[in-house]
Amino acid sequence: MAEAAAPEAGTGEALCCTSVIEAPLSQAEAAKLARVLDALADPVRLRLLSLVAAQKEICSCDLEAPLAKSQPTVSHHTKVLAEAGLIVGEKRGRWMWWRVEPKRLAAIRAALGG
Amino acid sequence: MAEAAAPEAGTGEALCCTSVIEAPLSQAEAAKLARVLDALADPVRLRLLSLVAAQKEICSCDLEAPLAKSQPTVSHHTKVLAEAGLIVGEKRGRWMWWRVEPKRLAAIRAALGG
DNA sequence: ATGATGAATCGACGGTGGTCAATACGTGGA
DNA sequence: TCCACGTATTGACCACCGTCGATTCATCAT
Repeated sequence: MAEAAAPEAGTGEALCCTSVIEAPLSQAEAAKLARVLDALADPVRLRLLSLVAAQKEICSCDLEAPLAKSQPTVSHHTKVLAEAGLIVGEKRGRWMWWRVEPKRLAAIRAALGG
Repeated sequence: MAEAAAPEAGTGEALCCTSVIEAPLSQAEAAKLARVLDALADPVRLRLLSLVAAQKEICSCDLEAPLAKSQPTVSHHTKVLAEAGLIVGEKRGRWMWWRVEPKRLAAIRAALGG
């Protein structure tokens, strides 16, 4: 099967009705928000995200060195971020190019009371 | 030893120099941000935080029922959130009262590009 | 003092996540 | 067609986390 790294939900949708500080979250809202935050709550993934954002587009092979991680590990982290809708990838030839999804980050900020 | 639930850093400080989407994060910045996000990346803690925020002040004993968790589990989660600087607690008599630290949430939003 | 109540800690269990070596998959060039 | 290269997946290992029962600690009332 090839479910790959498709984000489970649209990246433009709100993560919860209002925000965490405005009203008690339902279990479903909390679960959804927690999943996205979990993707961010890792130092390697945060640095990966910042590297992608810094160049607007970057190849997977150019992430191994700055992150000091093996190729499988980088692939794992890009997949996690992609499934969370924080980055999107496009395969061109043999290379995988990544870019950030600013709307997703904005949705997280909004859920956090932005 | 009694280090208890004291936040490891001031709750008013920025979590990283600029934001994740502006420049590559250093390992230290990424680690610091990841620690705070990790405190948030749990559905029970997100709901706990929203419950505290909804009432401006709430007793630990009034969290067990809505969260449907045991007293030790609630105590564990409040400690994690407090160490992350997201909530602050004050013991009055036999009861522990919690309130949110809005500045901390704002710092996270800023680190996420707010 | 003694007992009652609320909270924190301890110990243990099961589940999950980060990591890498090895391998499989896809694409493009010779 | 065959090989080289970049990527994705598998399997395994180790560490960490969420949870709860049992216990301990702290505070107040009697």
